Amino acid sequence: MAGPDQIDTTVDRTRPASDLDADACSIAATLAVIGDRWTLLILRDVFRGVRRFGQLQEDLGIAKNLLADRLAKLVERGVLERVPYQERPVRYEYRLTAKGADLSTALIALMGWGDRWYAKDGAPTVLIHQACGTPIEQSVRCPRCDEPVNPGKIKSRPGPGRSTP
Amino acid sequence: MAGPDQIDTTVDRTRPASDLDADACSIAATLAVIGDRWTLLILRDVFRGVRRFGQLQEDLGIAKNLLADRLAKLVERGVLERVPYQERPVRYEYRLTAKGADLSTALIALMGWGDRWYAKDGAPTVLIHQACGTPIEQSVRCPRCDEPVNPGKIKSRPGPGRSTP
DNA sequence: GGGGTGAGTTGCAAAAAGAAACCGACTCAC
DNA sequence: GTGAGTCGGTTTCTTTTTGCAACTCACCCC
Repeated sequence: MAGPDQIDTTVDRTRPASDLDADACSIAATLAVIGDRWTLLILRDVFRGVRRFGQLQEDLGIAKNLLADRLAKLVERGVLERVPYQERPVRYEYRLTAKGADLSTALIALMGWGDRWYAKDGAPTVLIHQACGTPIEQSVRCPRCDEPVNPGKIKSRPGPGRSTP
Repeated sequence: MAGPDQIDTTVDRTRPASDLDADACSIAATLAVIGDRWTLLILRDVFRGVRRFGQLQEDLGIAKNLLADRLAKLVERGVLERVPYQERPVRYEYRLTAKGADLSTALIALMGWGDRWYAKDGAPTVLIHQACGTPIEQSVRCPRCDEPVNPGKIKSRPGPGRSTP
């Protein structure tokens, strides 16, 4: 029986293993793109304005071969784009595409969790609304009821993209 | 200059490399706990109600030694707890602690990104508000202005937990 | 005693990560 | 136009991590 904190998915426990596949699970699909030891840290830096190879390498302490590899994959997958920021000599920087920028939600969520459970003296970094300086909040809401929904009140069900064999 | 999609952090570009450290960055702190190839998939399954060793192993296709190792670490770090679900023979299952359940925000965000960028025929799974059946929405809002804030309007600044040397 | 199940260990080969040296195009100071 | 320096990577080699298969252990049912 699902406890109060579990997302109740009793609806669909008839399906077997293949739920894992990227096709059938958007979490798996996402992790296939950003789910390794370095990629999210690279993206965090790009969000913060660190966009050049050398800066990233120094800031993260990542091996250069791995950084080169990860950046190439992120470009290939449309999360970053490699654009020249000067000619003579040509130098490139890595920018977020719209798809990359759309990961901010996830980064904010991960940061929030770290803040709540590991920042004993308060958050090391606070995200604020540029216009008014107020710390922002992330929430899960029901648009119909117009109220916040906590994890125990969420149910999942198969969506239109699910192939039902 | 930060483009419209970048979170502007020009405030604090004076600091050097060590921002990476888990102490100084809550994203790094979070990734230190859940940032490997399998952990988030394990947690996704636990959220969905898959809680036993054998079920997890079959559903994910993960090697048993890795599953044992990841579960032990998650228990050690207070994300899951191992509770007997029957005596004679004693069998255990893994449940989310409050800390683990609090990761739902992040899982929802990752799922949302996968839905938006990889689910060509629509989301494979839809999360709905249990009470009314409406699909839920996740948003970043400014509590003062009481309006949604998009990534380009977010600024970051050092918080109280930042050690400023 | 024999067979089955759940929840793991152990051992070993293959893949990925990490460190460090190397490379090539270019600039700038002299 | 030569030497030193920078940026953005490759190459090579060593160390960790994975992944797979076989094995164990406690218990249950017959």
